[in-house]
Amino acid sequence: MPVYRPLSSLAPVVPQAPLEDVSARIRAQGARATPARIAVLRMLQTASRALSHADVEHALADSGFDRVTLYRVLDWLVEAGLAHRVADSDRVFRFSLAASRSPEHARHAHFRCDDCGRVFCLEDVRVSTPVLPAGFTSKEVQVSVSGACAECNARPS
Amino acid sequence: MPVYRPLSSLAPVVPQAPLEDVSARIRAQGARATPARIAVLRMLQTASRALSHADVEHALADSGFDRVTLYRVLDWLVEAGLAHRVADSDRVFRFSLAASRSPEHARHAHFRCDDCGRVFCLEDVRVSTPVLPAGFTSKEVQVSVSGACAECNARPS
DNA sequence: TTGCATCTGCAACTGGATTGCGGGTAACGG
DNA sequence: CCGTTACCCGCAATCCAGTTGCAGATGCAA
Repeated sequence: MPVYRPLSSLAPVVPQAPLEDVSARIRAQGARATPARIAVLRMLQTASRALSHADVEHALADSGFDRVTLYRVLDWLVEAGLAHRVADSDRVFRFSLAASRSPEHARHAHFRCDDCGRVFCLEDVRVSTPVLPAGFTSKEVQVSVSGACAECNARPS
Repeated sequence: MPVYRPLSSLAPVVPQAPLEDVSARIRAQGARATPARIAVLRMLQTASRALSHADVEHALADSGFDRVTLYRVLDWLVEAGLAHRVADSDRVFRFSLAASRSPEHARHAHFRCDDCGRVFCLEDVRVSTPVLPAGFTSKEVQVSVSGACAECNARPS
């Protein structure tokens, strides 16, 4: 079981979707546009990689949201279909924004760096559903690639 | 977060590889052929699906192996290249026998039933490595399909 | 048979995630 | 603009798969 280097801090979130749009999107799900939901959703929108609860908690530490609140917001996002959740190989859930209009059968691909532990979303990946045994029906196909990211490959160590 | 029906008990393990073969395979890795390793390896050899630690613990309850011993045996199997470990979407590790002579880049596919929570190994799946960003290198590609298994599709409920 | 490196059992611990509940607040109707 | 209320949040306790430290047992090679 490898021990990962600490995650590099997230880049400061500079350009964000207008607050009204985010709030409206939340209300469109029949839910309240609370500060926690708005903050987490905006963060996911600008993230270039799948974020763990710890990532979110750390990045929003100044906002004073409770740990549990963030768990619930992330759960809600998944339930509302706004985000995907994948259990990473380190037994940690990671969250990434769902495609705005995802097809019925969601396809998703992630890359995990064995060295730094970061998880990147792979866009543009065509995944074909494998042939299943008789009677089996598929709902979702997830592809996860592990290896070394560019940054870690470049690092001398 | 779905709640899964209890796992149906594993079918009684009837036909097994000869004990000598299993022991020899363990010693071939430069390790001791202990009762726990033999029992777990035989169990994986006859399993038609990926097993969790709980599955193994339950099935071998009569043998009196310690919980921790089973964890360590499973870890050792993975380290020795005799088994694969995947973190399931319920944050539980599942183990399946590795192909006898796996290529350098291991490819593996699993099917997870959203209803009963069981995980099946999909053989005969050709997985192509997705195109990665510049500088990224891949080591392993995992494909996991979720949906409903034949048994749960057949069940009226 | 013996030496000893390796393996096991026990108990305590870790950390991500979940739950229960009392108090707070967003959003609707007026 | 204000009251009502269903939904949401903070807090603290809890859960549970997995891990660690250590003393004692054991496979196995000499």
